[in-house]
Amino acid sequence: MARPRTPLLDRERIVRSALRLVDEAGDLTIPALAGVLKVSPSALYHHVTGRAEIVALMRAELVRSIGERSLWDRPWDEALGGWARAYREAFAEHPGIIRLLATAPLAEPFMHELYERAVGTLEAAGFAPEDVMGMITALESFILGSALDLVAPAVMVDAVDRVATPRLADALAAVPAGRRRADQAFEVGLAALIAGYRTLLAAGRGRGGGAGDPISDQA
Amino acid sequence: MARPRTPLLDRERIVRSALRLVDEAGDLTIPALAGVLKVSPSALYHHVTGRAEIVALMRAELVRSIGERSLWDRPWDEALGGWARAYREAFAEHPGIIRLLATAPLAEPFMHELYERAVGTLEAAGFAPEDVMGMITALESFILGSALDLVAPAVMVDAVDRVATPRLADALAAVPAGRRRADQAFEVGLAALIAGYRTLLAAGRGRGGGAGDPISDQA
DNA sequence: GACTTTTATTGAAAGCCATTCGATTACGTT
DNA sequence: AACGTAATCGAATGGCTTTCAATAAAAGTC
Repeated sequence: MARPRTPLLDRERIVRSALRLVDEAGDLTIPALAGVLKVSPSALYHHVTGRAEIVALMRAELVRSIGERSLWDRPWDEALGGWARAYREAFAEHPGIIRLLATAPLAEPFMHELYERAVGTLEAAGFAPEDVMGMITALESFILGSALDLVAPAVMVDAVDRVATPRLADALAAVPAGRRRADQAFEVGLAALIAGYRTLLAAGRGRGGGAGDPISDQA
Repeated sequence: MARPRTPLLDRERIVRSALRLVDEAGDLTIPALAGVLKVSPSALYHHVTGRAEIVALMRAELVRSIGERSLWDRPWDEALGGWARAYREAFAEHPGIIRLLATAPLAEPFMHELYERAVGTLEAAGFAPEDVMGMITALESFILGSALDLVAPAVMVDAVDRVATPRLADALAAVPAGRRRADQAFEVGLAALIAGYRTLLAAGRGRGGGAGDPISDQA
């Protein structure tokens, strides 16, 4: 009942079980995780500093899997779109994690390698250096928001008052059900964002980039 | 010490204090809230069913303030952009609330009136009815993600390895500090999204809308 | 191979949280 | 004036994270 002949825990087993737990229970608690691992809660603290670190490890695993699926040696718009889809897909595979990460106070060195590649791709494509971080951040905000949307309960069509909000009721009738609803919204937004970036690129090229706001200038 | 001569609590006072507490402490706990209101924690349960409802009330207050600042009788792109800014601005004024809402399991009738106006504006502008909910959802995802970005600690320039990720290091050097960083990313993304929607509109008009993917078709 | 140090576990306990409930007392109505 | 109702409190429950001393096995040392 004290030290086992062969260790029951290590960081990898902890993260794996934590991911599975979050997927199934939609929540991460130390007692539940310990239960899955057939271990007493306090045993975990020998391998991890606490719950926060477990969350951080899960994020690292997520980032790894995003990196694995992203391909950067292709036109910037395809590369960026592929990255965004891989990013969101990784979230979609572990829906429970989204809330966990959205609220975790995110301790540093995080997606640096992925940022590096994104920056390289965008600068090579001709975007103004002072724009690229903003573009990446904006895309990432969209992805994170879309991931949250993925786990948000859809607006129920029949919860909408046909009298007070008739146009909304109509618009909702045209919306697909379930997962496809969120997928469609994501694709619409992603296409729009990238189209907007394309506009930015075209405008920037003609004048050496930087000054003004090429996107709204085209209005 | 039992029933006071004049009531100490009501829903409004509770929400107001909760908002202030979240702004200052960045967190909402019943003991802390009770402390601010100089009341015992259990007293709150006479006016509210629990913490979840307090969060819901805070959200309602937020939605109210967004509606107050949005103007829809103007060109669709201005209206949508104004709405997005008002939305994010409301979050920015109560930064602590963002995490609370991002994770709250969102019980129904929510932004219906605002959706109604957005749908009306977009359909009047000529967007295909089957697209508008996706557009609104995508924009909202972007806004929510940007709100989270607002409270995310910035990537520290000096935490970046100049050797491993040189382009990232350069790109970060061009990024403004503090709040302006998030603001700039938000404006970049918002402008791009709306420009993308504009493209969608132009393409849809020419062919009666619906089929294909006008945004990527222009590539 | 015996002895010591290190390592992986347990169980109990502290401290925080949200929530419930019975007791207390004031208010409002009849 | 009496009764039912309303607003508060205090104590208690059960959940969570985290800490720590005790234990026993493994690993290292001579």
